[in-house]
Amino acid sequence: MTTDTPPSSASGVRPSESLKSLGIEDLDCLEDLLSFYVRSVNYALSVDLDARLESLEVARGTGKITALLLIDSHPGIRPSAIAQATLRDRPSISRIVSHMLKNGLVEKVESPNERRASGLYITDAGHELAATVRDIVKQQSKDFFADVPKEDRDELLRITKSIYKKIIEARTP
Amino acid sequence: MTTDTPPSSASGVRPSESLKSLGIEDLDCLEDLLSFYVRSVNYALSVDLDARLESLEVARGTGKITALLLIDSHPGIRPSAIAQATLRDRPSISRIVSHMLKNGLVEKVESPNERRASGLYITDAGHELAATVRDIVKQQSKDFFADVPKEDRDELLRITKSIYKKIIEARTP
DNA sequence: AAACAACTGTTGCGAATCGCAACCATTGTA
DNA sequence: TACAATGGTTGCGATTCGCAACAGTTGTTT
Repeated sequence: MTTDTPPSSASGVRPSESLKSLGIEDLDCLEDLLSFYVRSVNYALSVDLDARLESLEVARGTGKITALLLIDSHPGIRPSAIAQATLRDRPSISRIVSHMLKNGLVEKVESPNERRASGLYITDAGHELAATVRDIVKQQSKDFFADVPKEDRDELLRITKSIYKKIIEARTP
Repeated sequence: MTTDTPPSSASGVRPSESLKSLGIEDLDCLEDLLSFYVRSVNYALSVDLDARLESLEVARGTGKITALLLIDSHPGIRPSAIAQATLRDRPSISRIVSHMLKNGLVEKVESPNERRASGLYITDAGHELAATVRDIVKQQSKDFFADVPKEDRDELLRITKSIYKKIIEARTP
């Protein structure tokens, strides 16, 4: 199962020097594990992003940023729409929105037509924060992927976006 | 900020019909948010994978699967090496390994040379589980990305793997 | 030899996330 | 009027994760 010849793995790809120093000669056992790499990159990306947003009231949240930006660019959007866009359930978004309401980032307005639903609107403070977050995120993308060729970055964006849209479509019959 | 012409967005890509039905005409506000798409894909991927592993003692864990496969293919590997490969800290792996020990999936052997470190070895049950997990993961990759062109899948694997290796190298100076 | 730093693994603690189930209010329909 | 469907909220439980702290081991420095 394990290649016993350290210098070069069976796949012909030089194993990372750092991993070798860990006693891990190759990652052949994970070679097919696309999910492993996606998860790892996602993890590192999230940690890095959280660090940059640390004191900004939207840190540590996968959904908080998306909610903020969506409300900012889609005045009157409803919580359930955000839930579907972020692939989360309504309670999760409800808590995020509550948090934002408490911090004065958004406002909730119920329309006379649909009194069960609530339209969300950004406040000045929220709009300002959204702009800041947008800048940080763009900068992070630049920094984090600094060593990744631009074509690869574009490819990654294109592919993940297309997968995301497929997921959304599969979820809304 | 928001394009008001539904049929086609400024980017030339048709907005998803499903998102439109949510009142989200476009995702321009997220266009640069590579992290958003990576996170979303990661999330959907993890949920789907967890569902397939539900009753297999390695479910719900990002690190469990990797730990199992690494121990299976690298006899004698140490917990700290797994920690570095999975980008997690030692306590996290310690708990995962404890869980595996309790379930008889691995064994811990301390070498006479390095009595502070512990070498991990797979058991028969663990080896069997590893084989099962490998099959499931491969199948999942096939199913989950069924609608994604093969070139894109290969590209995604290549790019995320290269990013992963860069991260590892940056972490071990 | 003794003191010290570096490393490994473990446990405690606390924070945060997330999904499911259940609940109330509203809307539209039978 | 009764009933299903939808939207939002709260409670509960399970899980994950990181940091701090600790004990044991190894090697180096003094």
